[in-house]
Amino acid sequence: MTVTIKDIALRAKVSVATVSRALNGHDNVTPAARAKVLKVAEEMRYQPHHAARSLSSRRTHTVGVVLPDFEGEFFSELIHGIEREARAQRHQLLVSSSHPDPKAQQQVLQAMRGRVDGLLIMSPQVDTGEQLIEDLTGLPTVLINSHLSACAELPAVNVDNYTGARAIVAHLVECGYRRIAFISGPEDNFEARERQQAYVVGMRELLPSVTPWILPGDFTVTRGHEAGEYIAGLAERPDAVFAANDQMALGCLFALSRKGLSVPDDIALAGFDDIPLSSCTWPRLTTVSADIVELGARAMRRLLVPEGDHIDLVVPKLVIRESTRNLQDIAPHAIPRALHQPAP
Amino acid sequence: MTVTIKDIALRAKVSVATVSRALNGHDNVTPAARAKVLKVAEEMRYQPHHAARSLSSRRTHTVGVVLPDFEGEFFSELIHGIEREARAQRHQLLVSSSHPDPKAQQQVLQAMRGRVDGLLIMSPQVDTGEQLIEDLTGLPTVLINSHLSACAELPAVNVDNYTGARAIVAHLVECGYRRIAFISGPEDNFEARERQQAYVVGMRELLPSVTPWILPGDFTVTRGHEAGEYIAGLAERPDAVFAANDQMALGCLFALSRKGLSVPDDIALAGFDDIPLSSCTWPRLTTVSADIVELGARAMRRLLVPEGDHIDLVVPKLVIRESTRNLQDIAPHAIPRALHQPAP
DNA sequence: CTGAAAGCGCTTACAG
DNA sequence: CTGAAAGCGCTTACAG
Repeated sequence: MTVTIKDIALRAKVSVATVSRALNGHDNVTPAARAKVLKVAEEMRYQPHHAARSLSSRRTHTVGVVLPDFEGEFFSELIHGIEREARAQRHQLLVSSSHPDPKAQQQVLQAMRGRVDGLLIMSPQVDTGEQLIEDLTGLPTVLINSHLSACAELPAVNVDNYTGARAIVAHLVECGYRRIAFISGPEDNFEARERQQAYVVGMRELLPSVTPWILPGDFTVTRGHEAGEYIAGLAERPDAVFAANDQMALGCLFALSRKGLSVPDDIALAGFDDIPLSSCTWPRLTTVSADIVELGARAMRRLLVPEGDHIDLVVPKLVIRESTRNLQDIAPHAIPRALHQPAP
Repeated sequence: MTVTIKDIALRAKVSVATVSRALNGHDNVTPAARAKVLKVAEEMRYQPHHAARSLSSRRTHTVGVVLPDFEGEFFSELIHGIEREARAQRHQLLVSSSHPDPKAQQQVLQAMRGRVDGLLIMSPQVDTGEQLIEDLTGLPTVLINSHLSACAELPAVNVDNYTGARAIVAHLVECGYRRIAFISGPEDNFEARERQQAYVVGMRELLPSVTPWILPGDFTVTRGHEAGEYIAGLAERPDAVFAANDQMALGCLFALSRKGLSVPDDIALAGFDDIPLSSCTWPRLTTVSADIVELGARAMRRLLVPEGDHIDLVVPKLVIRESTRNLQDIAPHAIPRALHQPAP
């Protein structure tokens, strides 16, 4: 029923070796033989069987992608970049979300053996280090935004969270904000920690008299929304909020708007990641941009054409938009909001 | 270097057949032999080679997923549901985005042969019918939200776009809106067409005196934003806008807010899909919800435990939130916005 | 319950 | 340039 190279060989009156060579574009085949084989293959609607091919050639043309999650625009963007590059290089993608449980993670990686030529792993959990590396079994691997303490010998592509977050803090301070609060990411997330540390250190250095103010978060819109509601209800609110990622910043923005607070007039807001939505909201979100699509594509490229085991540190750039503003500027919208409102 | 069942057989002093059987949990192995094999496998850190396994067993435990795109929350949700179910059934996912070009699509499907046990395909393009089915080569397939004219014999899971969109129109009319505009999806998208048709027919039936009013769109936030800007600049604006999906509705919402228009006081807004963000914005978006995660999971289940070739029509349910309101209600926010503003 | 052997569909030295 | 043959790592009737 399914046609194999043997069937083609029979019909084209050549050996399977010749069929294989012709199909794979090797040059040690006469044009006539090649043409014949190609014609027959076409006629018989031949389709190569990849499991067989990879068993004998030891190549799968497939890359395993292990992400912590598929939710949120960050991952859409990342997969998009990875996929684009994979397609360009004629590779396929075997994807998996990596459950936090180390044992589950091991299973995921194990299940990829013999199916992939290499691995792209994003594992920002703090404690995955040694465990992870144990399971890698010699497959070429590129880490993305992963906790590296124990994996320093693997090539990696990382966003420079520290520098990025620091830039946000500096920007807020330069604008004249003082009571700057931070909505944190998940506790066990390495990127969240880096961003938080940059916030704390930045505050200490740039505003030594102000105590850092950290609200718990978890990178989700919902949690950002909760934080925003909390902030709105405060008697003494922060004058600026830095959310550890854009998703939370957006949630926070919506909550503040809901409570009648204006961004940036009543409170400034900044995020991290520059997901596509952030440039469409009202107001547009000030954030830090690392080009997530390109990040994924770059990791894929490094996997396919290895260039050593160094860490690519991508420094994200500050994108100043409408959710923050310079308090020095005398502009119409700088007039306190109350003045716009009718007397009771 | 890489350890095979042969190595285990040698060390455990049994045949490869016994190793295979023990490892696969067949019951025709003595407990002693099984224990021995398992122990040795553990010691040698054996990991099965899946290409070999699937070549001989004719099963891959992998499902191919072909989506038109990875962008936007809709696809995050869908993949999430598919992945959850795949994991539960111990299957892997080979994903691909399907370029609109039929030839590229053929390549994608071809590349999956011999690597997957079945296919999950979402192909809402209008013209993919026959071409698609030609390439399927007998692999079990479940279609998701796909144009079915030529593929009626394949099992499918579809959102009932018509009923859903119709519910939105009815809701807007019941609220008392009359000048209801529609932001359409991509022209060649089958789902977009169904929603648009429901809008047109709904308008004709429920508001025969009002001419349908269609603004071009493409399902992206950006395009929704453009539509919103356009609407805001109109001398005679619609009193309600129905966007063919939530992404555009959100873009439109942000554009309207930017122009100082209030939703729903100045203009009502509704979408389609109920992506997670829609319940967080200010105002929260009235939309129609089909539980996208469950949609993906259901398609996966149907692939793994076939139940005929019928079409599962998922009727989405109306979710009334804050972006629409009943014009009859005398509520504080029903007072025209101008009254809230200070005299010039 | 166990093993020897064939076979899954392909690739690739090896001879010619 | 071409073909016969071995082999990739596994599964599975078939005998015993």
